[in-house]
Amino acid sequence: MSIRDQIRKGSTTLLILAVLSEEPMYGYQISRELARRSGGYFDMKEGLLYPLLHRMKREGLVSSQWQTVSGARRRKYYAITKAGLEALQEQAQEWQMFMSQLQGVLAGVNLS
Amino acid sequence: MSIRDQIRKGSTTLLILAVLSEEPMYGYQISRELARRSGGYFDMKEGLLYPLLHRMKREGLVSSQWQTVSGARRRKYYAITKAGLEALQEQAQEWQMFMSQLQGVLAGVNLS
DNA sequence: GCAATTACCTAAATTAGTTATGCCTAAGAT
DNA sequence: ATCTTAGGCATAACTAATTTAGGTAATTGC
Repeated sequence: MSIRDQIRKGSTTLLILAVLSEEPMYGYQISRELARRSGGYFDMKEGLLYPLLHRMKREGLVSSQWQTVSGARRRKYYAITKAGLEALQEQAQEWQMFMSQLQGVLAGVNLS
Repeated sequence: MSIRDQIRKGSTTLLILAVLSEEPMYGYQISRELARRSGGYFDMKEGLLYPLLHRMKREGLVSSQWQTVSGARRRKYYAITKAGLEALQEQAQEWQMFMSQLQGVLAGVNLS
């Protein structure tokens, strides 16, 4: 696994909650939106995205609702819940804390 | 696993390289130093630290050397190598990139 | 019609990290 | 003297996130 992949670990729930906090989206849309906003940096694999959305629903962070578009095609829209918004705030804060601690340790390093 | 633990994943190699870039240290010292610098935020478990140091040595990022102190007591000192310094720079840059992308996605979020 | 894209899903393998344990030495307290 | 605490290294077993690699099916554009 690349360093890049390794670093991204643990940020997935936060990222999903972040985009859903603006508007409900379906799975495929979420992955596209994250890629778009990060210039392709975040490309969440489906094998991670869908199971995670299911878990988040079980945990009450999101709700879901099937919607039919153009004929027989279906999309499952996910919306953030109140608990999800709280989790978003909590996780965003945790990330801020982590990043500041990391900067602290790196501060002494000479990156010439 | 807590969110906090989850977030820290992937930062371990960078943290070790960071402290070793200043001076050679032995395992126990590394974990203490990281905890000290982060006010206890980073507490690297031995079950992670030692195997990781071994792997980093295999990969040529660090070198090691036994040293005897006061009688029969031994410490294994690790020193960063040239390749380790390069990896440190690369990983630090990756982290900067990641953090800026994350901030980018979070930027639109209303964290009231 | 057919290829590319959209859209959902899951099982198996990989890998980082935790937990638990073991072995040994040094120093200080009872 | 012996007990405890801290220092110091190490590994085995487990947990959980993520990737890899598949599968199904509908829509759009050529």
